[in-house]
Amino acid sequence: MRRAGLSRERILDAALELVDRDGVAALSMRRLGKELGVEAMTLYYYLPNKDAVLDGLVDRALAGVTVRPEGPWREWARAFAVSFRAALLAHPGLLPLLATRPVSTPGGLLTVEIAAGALVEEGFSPTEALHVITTLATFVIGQVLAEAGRTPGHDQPDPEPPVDPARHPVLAEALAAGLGTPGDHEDRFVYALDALVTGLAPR
Amino acid sequence: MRRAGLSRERILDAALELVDRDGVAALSMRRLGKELGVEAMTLYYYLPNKDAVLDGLVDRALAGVTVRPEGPWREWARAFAVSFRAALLAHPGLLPLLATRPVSTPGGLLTVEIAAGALVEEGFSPTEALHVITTLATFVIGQVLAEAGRTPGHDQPDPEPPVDPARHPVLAEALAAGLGTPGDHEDRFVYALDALVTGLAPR
DNA sequence: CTCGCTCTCTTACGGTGTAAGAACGTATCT
DNA sequence: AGATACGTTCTTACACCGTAAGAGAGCGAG
Repeated sequence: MRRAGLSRERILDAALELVDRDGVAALSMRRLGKELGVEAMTLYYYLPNKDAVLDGLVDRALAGVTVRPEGPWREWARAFAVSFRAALLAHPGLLPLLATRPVSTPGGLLTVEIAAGALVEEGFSPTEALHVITTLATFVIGQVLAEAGRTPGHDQPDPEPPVDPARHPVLAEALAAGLGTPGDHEDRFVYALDALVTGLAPR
Repeated sequence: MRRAGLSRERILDAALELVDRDGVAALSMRRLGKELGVEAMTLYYYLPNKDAVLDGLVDRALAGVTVRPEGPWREWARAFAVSFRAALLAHPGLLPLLATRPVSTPGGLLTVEIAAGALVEEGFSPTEALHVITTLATFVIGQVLAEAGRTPGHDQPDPEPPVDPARHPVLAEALAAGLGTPGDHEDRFVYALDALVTGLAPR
């Protein structure tokens, strides 16, 4: 019964690696234990339950997302959205989790407070400021869901849904023009982000 | 061994009711069978597997969402977003599913094609048109996720995350002003939707 | 009556999260 | 050195999950 040198951090490391590799559906306590050379129940010494593992992963994925409110607000707001998107795309397997868990970590709240404070100085009311932030965050989540979408296991590369050019001419033409390619996702994101940020303003 | 008078439709009815009541996490084949007075395996006569049940539910939830491209495009686009949001809010328990499954039903594709065609006549390129549609759809999904959010079981009413007014003055003020109330969600939605639609334009 | 078809059930397998508590390895104290 | 305590890991067990395989019940048609 060798000591395995475990810790919450090491467990989350392995869990993140597992999720990145095989998707969130493949994350089970037994499987995670095996990855660490340990029985499933051992993990419960470090984490109260599986939800705590998932929460830890979400936390970790969002850890690097911050906001630096300097200069014109539209600019740093855009920068925030871009870095948020990058963080989400770094671990697509976590998306289903990220999308359905509200922001409630201390770090997340702090980021929100900082951004909201800066927006208030730009003339937004506190309520409006939070609307802007929530809008930006959910906008990014929605975009990335469409981009990396699919379901948990990021499996099927592309079963090519039957897009019949006769039935769907516009759709077919756009697909032929490269819709759905990586560069296209980037394009759409900045296109839509510009549109959104341009439209946002204090009232 | 009485005939239970089942059908794919009746099963989906029961499944939707179950999900609306107890959340998607509570939907299991055995449980669904019990709801219909039948053993779990019986359901497999009508549906090939559980995923088919989930797909059926998503289909059903989105069945009523259509687009009527008449008049100024910004107006019918807004109307589409509003009706899409209403459809999502009608079955919040399905949100985790709706968010992670791409639109691939025949009806969904047709709606997309119609809207894209109308946008092309407004001067958008086919690619741009699909960008607009995807952006609108994901925007709505993101907004509703934030609105009805939480996790599967729509359980805990509000554990009140510790918003310390000293640490988060702006956040606290906005909360005091009614942030998070139903009316507020509506406000934010139209606020953000206006901003987005205003910013969208052919290039 | 019997065949055949439609529908439902039984049984079984390998998976899941996790509660309870036993057993091991090591450090410390006498 | 031996005993004790503690931190860590494992074993066992339970209730649940999705579903493969096939047996059986009920019914209408020949």
